[in-house]
Amino acid sequence: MATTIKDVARRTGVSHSTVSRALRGNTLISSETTERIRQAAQEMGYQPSAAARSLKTNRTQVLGVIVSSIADPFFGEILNGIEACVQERGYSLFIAASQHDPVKERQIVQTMMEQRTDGVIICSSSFSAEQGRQLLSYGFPVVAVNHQAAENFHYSIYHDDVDGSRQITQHLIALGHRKIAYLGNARSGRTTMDRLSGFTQAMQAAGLEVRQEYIYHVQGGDPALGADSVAYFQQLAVRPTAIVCFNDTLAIGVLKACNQAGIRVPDDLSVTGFDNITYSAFTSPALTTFDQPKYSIGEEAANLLLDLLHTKDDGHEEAERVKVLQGKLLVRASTAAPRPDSQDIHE
Amino acid sequence: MATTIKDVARRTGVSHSTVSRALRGNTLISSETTERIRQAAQEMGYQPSAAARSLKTNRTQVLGVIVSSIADPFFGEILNGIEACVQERGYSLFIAASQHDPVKERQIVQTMMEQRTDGVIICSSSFSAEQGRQLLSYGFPVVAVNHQAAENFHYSIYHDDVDGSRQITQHLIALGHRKIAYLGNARSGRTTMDRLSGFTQAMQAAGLEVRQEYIYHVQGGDPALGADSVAYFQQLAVRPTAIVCFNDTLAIGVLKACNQAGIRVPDDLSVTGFDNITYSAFTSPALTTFDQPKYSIGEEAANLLLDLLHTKDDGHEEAERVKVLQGKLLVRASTAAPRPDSQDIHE
DNA sequence: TTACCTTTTGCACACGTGTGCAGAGATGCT
DNA sequence: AGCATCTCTGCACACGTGTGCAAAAGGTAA
Repeated sequence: MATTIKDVARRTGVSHSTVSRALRGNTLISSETTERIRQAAQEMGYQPSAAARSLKTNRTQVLGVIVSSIADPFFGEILNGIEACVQERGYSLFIAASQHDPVKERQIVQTMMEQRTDGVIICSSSFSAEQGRQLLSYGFPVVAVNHQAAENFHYSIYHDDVDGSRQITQHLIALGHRKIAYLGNARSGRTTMDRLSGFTQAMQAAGLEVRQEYIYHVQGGDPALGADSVAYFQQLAVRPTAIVCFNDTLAIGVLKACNQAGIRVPDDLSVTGFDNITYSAFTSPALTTFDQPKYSIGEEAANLLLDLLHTKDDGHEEAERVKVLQGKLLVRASTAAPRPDSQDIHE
Repeated sequence: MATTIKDVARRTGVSHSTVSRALRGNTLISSETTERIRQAAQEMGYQPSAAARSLKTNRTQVLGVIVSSIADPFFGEILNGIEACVQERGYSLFIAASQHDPVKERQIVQTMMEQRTDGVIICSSSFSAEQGRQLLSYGFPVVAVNHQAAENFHYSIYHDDVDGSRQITQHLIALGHRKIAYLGNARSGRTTMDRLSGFTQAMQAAGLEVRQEYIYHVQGGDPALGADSVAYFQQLAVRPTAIVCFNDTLAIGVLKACNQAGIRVPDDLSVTGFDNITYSAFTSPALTTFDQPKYSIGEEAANLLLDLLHTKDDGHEEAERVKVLQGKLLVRASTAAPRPDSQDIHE
């Protein structure tokens, strides 16, 4: 059994309330007593019980974070941003992975409720809107990150995917590409639609046609699915000279398949990614991508949530807050001008 | 304020103790009352408070996990294994990243203690032995995963790094390589030493010389550091024909640098990784590596810890338990026979 | 009816911490 | 001395849940 506040009280010959006040720095207690108690607590290795404290104060100093997968380096970097921020402000994290599984999502929400997390950050873009409402209805402050059902959450942090995708596409157009394809991830809802939207906008602004068969969606974001998609694009009568991939992991798969199929990147085909995960800089050729400020997104989300918690006590200002962060185009080696002899389309 | 057990009691016209028993499935309560209470609790959206419960029961149903970095896909897969296992058995995870930072390590240990985590899994191989002892001295059941200071922990899960590295090296020797270098990560202590040891054993068993300058250590596991190391090996008077890298991330960096320097892999140089992270299959060429069963390691660690928690109550059997898991050699495309014209060494 | 047993429920306390309030002691002022 | 004021500490209760024990309710037998 761990040493309690009462053990410290007994040892120092005071009441447990005095110990409580002394350790919390209450000025009511004389500085000599405070020092004596601090000393004893230190020696006895006393650690306050978070459970007892939060039972009394109704605050846990813990934030819940829901991601779809812990192993995904994309979420990893967001988590790093969140953690750095909350730790600095004295909070800890309760992390759960939903794995796109509705059953797990229910369990996670229940666990968060039982743990009485002070707030929740939802990083899983596909996290069920119903479960999100569940959390809100229980009074949890919730901050959504890149969530597809934007309308459900008052507080959220987004990356400007439309703009990013537009910039990526414009870059390819500027290089001279006209037959550009989009490879999406059907599972990521709003995110893939936004990126498709930016793609379409850039194409139309340049007066270029968006061919039906150049829009292709796969059921996930694994490199393996990206690799598979190359076969699809290759069997088209008129092949694209560039592929805008939904994210880096898909692009990595595309690069791999091209390499195996003897398609030279960027000579025969330009490929772009999105997100700028660590490994995108180490592919061959290095991936041209859009740097989504993952770490900052994590920080902003955590800051927003913590601010929310601290203002809530004062007056309850229900101002809706949505922050959109801008990323940066990163031109590396997987994009180049199309070959001059590449067959062109005029109709 | 969340609804409490007393609210449910008031609503159903019974005492809070009856509600507590009914919801816990105590057979003392008649089945009709139990059903009526269950119904009401459901309707009112009652969720028991984990804090109050654990204050009373002295169990939190939460396990702490300490990793060095959340963003590292290697730990991500271990975490997946741990999570799948504990969730099935009704536990949740409290995850913290030490980032190789002693200050953070202290904070993490303190947080775990305050949270009264039922047990702790240390995945960070470099986690300070002193902090580990701290946890043990407070009575925490601790399971160490691939920890460098094996002697400090009674309960641990290890991957057989010596054997893995031996197999990797034997594979290269079988291909005809004789000038083989080892690229280590100085920060990972025991792990890098074990892999170096396996390397040395294989070399000596084949009667091959281990040249001093072929053993090179960098200060971390980033791809960038792997890339930097290529310059070192290139300036050697007698260059190696193969490099055994400490892990996949370093190897990915090496591949990248080779690509940029015009060194063809595997024609001019064979490169091997270790761990088999997802991206190692998607490099060009695909990386020959050693598949460490990360998911299983996570599962085994979680199972060991949970078993520990459940037997501890009965009789306290202090049997030391160490489990060593075997991996599997994965030959892909980054290794091949050395070029016949490659200068040989005879002395 | 009383006595006794079984089933079901409530009382009361405990877990470890925080805090309003009262009270003890010290000090200063008239 | 008497009183007010200030500083410091302890009492007692609360947070939400679990549980030993007593007791109420209901049933059966004499």
